[in-house]
Amino acid sequence: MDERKAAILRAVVEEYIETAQPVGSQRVARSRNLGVSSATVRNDMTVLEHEGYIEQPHTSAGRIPTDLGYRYFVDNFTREGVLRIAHRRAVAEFFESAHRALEDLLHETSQLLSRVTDHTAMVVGPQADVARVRGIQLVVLHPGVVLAVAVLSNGAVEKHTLELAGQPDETRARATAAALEGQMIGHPFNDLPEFRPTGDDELDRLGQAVRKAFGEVVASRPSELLYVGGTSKIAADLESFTTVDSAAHLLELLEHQVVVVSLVRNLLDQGVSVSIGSENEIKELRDCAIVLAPYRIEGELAGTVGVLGPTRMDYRQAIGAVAAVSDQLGRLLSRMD
Amino acid sequence: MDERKAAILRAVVEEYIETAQPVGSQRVARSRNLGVSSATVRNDMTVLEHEGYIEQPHTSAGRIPTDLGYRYFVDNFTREGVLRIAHRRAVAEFFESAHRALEDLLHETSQLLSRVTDHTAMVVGPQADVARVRGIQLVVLHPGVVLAVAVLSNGAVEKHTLELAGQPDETRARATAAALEGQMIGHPFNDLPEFRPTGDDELDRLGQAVRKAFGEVVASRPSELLYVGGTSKIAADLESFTTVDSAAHLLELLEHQVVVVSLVRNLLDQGVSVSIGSENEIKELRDCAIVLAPYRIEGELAGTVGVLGPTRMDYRQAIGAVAAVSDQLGRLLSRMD
DNA sequence: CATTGGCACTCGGTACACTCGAGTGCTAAC
DNA sequence: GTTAGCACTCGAGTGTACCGAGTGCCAATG
Repeated sequence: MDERKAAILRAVVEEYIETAQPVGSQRVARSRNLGVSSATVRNDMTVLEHEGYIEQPHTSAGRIPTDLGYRYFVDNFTREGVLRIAHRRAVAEFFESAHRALEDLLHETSQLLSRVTDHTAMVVGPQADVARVRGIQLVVLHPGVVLAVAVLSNGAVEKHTLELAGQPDETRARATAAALEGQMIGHPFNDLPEFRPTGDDELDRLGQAVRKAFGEVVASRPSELLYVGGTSKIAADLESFTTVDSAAHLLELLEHQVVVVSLVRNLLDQGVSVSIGSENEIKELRDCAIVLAPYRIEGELAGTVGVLGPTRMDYRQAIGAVAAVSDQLGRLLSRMD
Repeated sequence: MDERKAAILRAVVEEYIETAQPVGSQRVARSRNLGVSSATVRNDMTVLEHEGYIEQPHTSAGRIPTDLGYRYFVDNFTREGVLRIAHRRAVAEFFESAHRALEDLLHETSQLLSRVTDHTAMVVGPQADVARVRGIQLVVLHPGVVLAVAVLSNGAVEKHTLELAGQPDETRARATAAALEGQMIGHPFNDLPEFRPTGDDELDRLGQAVRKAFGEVVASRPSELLYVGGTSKIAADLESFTTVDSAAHLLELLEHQVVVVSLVRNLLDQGVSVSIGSENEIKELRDCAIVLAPYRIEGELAGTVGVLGPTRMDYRQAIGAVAAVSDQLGRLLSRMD
């Protein structure tokens, strides 16, 4: 790839991102001072088109980037992202004044990221398997109904209601909770040891039931939780989607957490990664680009934050924002942990 | 209001709901057998227009209902809703096999209602003030960081992290929790008594901090939680909105729970209520209709379920679905409570 | 006197012709 | 290799004509 051709490609992408209009050779020749005429630009553009980086929506129109063109742009011209000062400050302030429970924090982080980038944002919570049991409590809600609560090291609380024929009373529940704590505390919640019988039949039955209930919680709940912020931004970007339907399908997709989590999971170990249009396997994302970055808690990969927007998005800003947020979130959670 | 005029109004509303096209006099005269010619229908239509029930989008077009027209239709022709058998069965099955924690249940209920009506659905959770404290636990997560957990009678768990200079140890936390339980158990969570000092200085400080933290939880969190399901349906109904922007604003509105909860709260004591277009004070809802019904737990008003769609929605189906879901949800929660 | 058939009128939607201009590809000259 | 020039393409915008659904009004009707 010629240096001048690269500059032209860059110009096409940047102008198109800014104006949403196909970019012609004149505009490129004038807006950048390449020192060449529009005719030369035209020649290079035909080559770029043959190589698959740009395309014409119609004959006699300007060029727009293809997914491959965006890819080249992202790989070569956005190595480090950018973040407007006002936004950088907003992010810093948010994480300085953050004093919330984990769920609330992640939820609000997704909203922050959405506000800063003007696109939909996603935050995947820390994997539960890092969290260890710190306390267990059994509360008798009604005769025959017991609520089992486990407090985890990351401040999360897991709970499950049990319906039991045996109608255990308050004191027995307390004793069972104590026994469970003795056996479970310090173990990761999603890999609890089996309940070791104590000899007391009724207590053992309750203990085992609770152990089983926790197992069910682990099995039923995806180990990571997804928080999506700023879905309304999809409607605002509507013009960038080919169909109105495609936007509707996208919204639908976001309602089903599972898909998105699986999408986010297979991810490079570090740094910001970008996935553009057809690079996504999921067909609802054909018009979209995703910018993702993992965050680390005390050096360990813990979760992911990301931005979802049209392929025609400001990658520099998005990458900058995602990098900043993932970094700060990791720091904060490391401090809290 | 003439009987025939009412029939014509009804025809206009029903046809318009079905086809989304302005309805002409011929179509009314033919589709219904009123026994009159299109000319007569025309005469009545001009009167209906003067009375404000219908309007012409342009001269020489058919008529479409105004908000007032929908209002008359809802008040007079949809007294009891309707629910397709398949849907009725789906609702029944859902509530029979429901065995989940409260939050999950309400969330899934909103999705159910959205699926059945093909519109966005809202569920407002039971007011927290009914819930009483059943257990309190303090867990030391790290030196200087304590997580206070309160288990409530409705199976909900409230929690708050405390950062304390005093670095209380495990045993002291346990003692404080016991003291708190002694004082708080049985009291409604959002109206806890002040912490009565026990004489032990350090314990009292921790106890008071926890009491204060719980107070903050009550203050910060709206006492009811809102669950919104099927926001993607808004995009599907996009043609019914005047602007694309208006749909975007609507999505944005739904992201801010507070507004919607306040909207849902001031509500008649019982039965399904419908609020149409300009009847809503909130300007984002100018194009929307809302169908709401409260549900009761053991006879007590507890929360609300509702459907949000374009004014051009199938009110009969929506009313039927909302009525069925609110009824069943109330029953289930009464059983669980 | 309510109802109806008839009729002139309105106006959105579609089809068609035309122009304008941005943008292209190609070629010949520098 | 670069550039100026030129013919060509085609989308977008504009003006005209026409069709047809729908209306309002009026005179005729039972």
